[in-house]
Amino acid sequence: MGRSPCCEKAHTNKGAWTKEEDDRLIAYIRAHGEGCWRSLPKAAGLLRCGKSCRLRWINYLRPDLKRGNFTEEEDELIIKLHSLLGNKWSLIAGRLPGRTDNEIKNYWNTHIRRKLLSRGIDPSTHRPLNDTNSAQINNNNNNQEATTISFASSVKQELDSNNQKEGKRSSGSGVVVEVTEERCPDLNLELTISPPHQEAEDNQALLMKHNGERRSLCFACSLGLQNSKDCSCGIVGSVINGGTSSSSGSGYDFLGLKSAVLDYRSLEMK
DNA sequence: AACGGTTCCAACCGCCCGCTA
DNA sequence: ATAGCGGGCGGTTGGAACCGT
Repeated sequence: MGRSPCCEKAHTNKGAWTKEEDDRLIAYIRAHGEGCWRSLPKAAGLLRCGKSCRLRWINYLRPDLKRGNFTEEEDELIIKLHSLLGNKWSLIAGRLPGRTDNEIKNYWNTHIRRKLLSRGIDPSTHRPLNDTNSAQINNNNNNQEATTISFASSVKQELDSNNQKEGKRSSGSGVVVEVTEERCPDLNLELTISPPHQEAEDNQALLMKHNGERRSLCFACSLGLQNSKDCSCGIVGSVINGGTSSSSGSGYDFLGLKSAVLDYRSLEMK
């Protein structure tokens, strides 16, 4: 079908934003909130395309943005999430508070790609550059990974089932769960279910129930990497894997799969 | 200081998807 | 069922900043 242009190109500014334009955009959004980007430029007195305003706000002006260098932990998380999700930058950004999809995309292309190449890893497949035995390598996974893979398969079946019921496509913006089975077995699949703050609250409640006291989660656990080597608190994984919520058999209700329809779109935080 | 090559990232572009009439 | 619209996404680009000679 034909499409009208998103804005009147002839009368819009392009290129770098001026301080005055930034101020106008910030003032307008503070007063009226986000949304209706097409009409925003006119209402705010900006000679900009609505899309351009949205990008400027989301990628640069938003007050909750975290500026500055990426930490080593963020690096590793991005690599793990990329191995799971591929170039779904918005989904990856959803797991990194204060980071934007554009920022992560740029960082990936400029730093992490090179970092992985220097490690001898193909950035697109996350496998060794000269790897010809990945299947064999996968067969050597430990028991924990096997459990996770089994669980991932369960999730995938559930998703497929739901998608079939609803007549939905299994690709497109949806997360491809089977990738997890092969590439990133230690990444908590809960990341596909709920927003981070909710997850953190749930984990905290779980800890309090288990220990009878309030304890803080380490950075890795707060990001859903309970099985990661980066986990410094070392308690959530033990609770989840050995306690109230087994990841095998019928015990994966901690993800809400028994009681709720899984919704890929809940990944999208923005 | 001047120059050329490289890196980095803000911004743009075109396409896709969901919603609505 | 279909067309149109608005919003969002991933890929790409242009130019500023940086670096080495």
